[in-house]
Amino acid sequence: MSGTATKARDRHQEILDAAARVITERGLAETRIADIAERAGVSPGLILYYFDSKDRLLAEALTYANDQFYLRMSREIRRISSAREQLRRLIDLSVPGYLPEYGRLDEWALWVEVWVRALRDPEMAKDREALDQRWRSQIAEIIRAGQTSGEFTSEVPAEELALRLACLIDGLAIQVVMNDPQVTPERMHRTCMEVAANELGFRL
Amino acid sequence: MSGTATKARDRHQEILDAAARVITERGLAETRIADIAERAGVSPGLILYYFDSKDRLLAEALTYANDQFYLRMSREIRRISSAREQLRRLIDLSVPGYLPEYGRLDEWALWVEVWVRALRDPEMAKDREALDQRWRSQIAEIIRAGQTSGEFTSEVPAEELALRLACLIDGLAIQVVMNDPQVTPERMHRTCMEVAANELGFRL
DNA sequence: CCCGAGTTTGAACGGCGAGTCAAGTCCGAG
DNA sequence: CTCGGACTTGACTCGCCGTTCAAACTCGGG
Repeated sequence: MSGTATKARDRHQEILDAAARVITERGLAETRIADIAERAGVSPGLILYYFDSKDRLLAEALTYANDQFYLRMSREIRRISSAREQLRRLIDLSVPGYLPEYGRLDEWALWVEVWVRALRDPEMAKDREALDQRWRSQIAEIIRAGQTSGEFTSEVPAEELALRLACLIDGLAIQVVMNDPQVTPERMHRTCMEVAANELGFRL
Repeated sequence: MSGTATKARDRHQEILDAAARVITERGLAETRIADIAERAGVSPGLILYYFDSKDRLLAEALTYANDQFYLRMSREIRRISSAREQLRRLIDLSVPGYLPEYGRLDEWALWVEVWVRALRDPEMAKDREALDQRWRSQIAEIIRAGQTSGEFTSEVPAEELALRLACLIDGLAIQVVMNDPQVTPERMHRTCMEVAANELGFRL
């Protein structure tokens, strides 16, 4: 019984995982069920045995992958005590291709796909909003922690600072993930750190 | 002779225009040739008489529309003398849905489509880079003008400030165009103005 | 008035890929 | 061992467009 459930859950995740990978490589529009099946090492029919439709699968895969990314980041940051170091780590992880070991799933490419889809799909829009909400809250929390510990100083409310930082990161990450030669990962990193230092009143 | 050329050019633009509109409404992925034809008031066959393929047409339509937007903004800003007012106007125009009269083509929705496509299509990537380059230069120029006129003060180079502002605007505009309840057009506008005032050393 | 090049039409074609299904295979329970 | 339900397969169907094309239309010049 639990054997069955476990196996089924694995398949489910395996397929979501395969889907996320294929989407990252080929883009949402060019992703075929056959591609996902091949990547997962199963037959095309099985994909539709576990998911009602290609569309639902793709939507689930997008939120799933972004969820994973958020959880990984969240876990890592919780281990750090200094708010300044937490913020630095958050920025490290946000710059596409900055940390060599994390080069795998290009989360930002998936984000762009989420945005496109969220423009028309209310379901996706809801998920996106929740995801972004968490992302900003994560940043806000770090800022608040730094404010109480005295590491950061600012008259601007933490929520507003978090919004500024989150959006700056978003905007810069787009340029980086697009391979804009003017916005290298290093430059994005430096810019984020400088703005943070400036807004939060600490020296680099 | 010029009659023919004029007519052909008109059709060309008419179709690009129709395409841009349909893409804005339905999204790149859901845009069919038949939709564009209907919107342009011609038969589907004619679309492929003027464009080699659907794909090329869509790519052209995206850059065409963004080009138009940039040119409109650029023209408007050139008429303003004060750098501070130029910057305010640039921000006004950048906030989706802030100015009621400009509510029509939601340029930012098209931008997201550009990004998705640029991730895989080198042609589109090149266009995107050029477009973004101009966008940042526009901002940088305003900043430099304000610095020489004494309206702005900052030790940070204009190019770097322009990057920060451009990316902040991008990131915020995404939230706004996604209808995030936490990021209203008004809030985006306020945030942009505050950051600009802060970074450029002027009072609101 | 008529010819022909440039336009415009819409019906027809063809390929592609999502979703279906009937037939297996696997595996645990009895 | 055997039965049955869950799981898996891959060939098939079916509808949807992108694209093609032959026929019609327009209109300016001769």
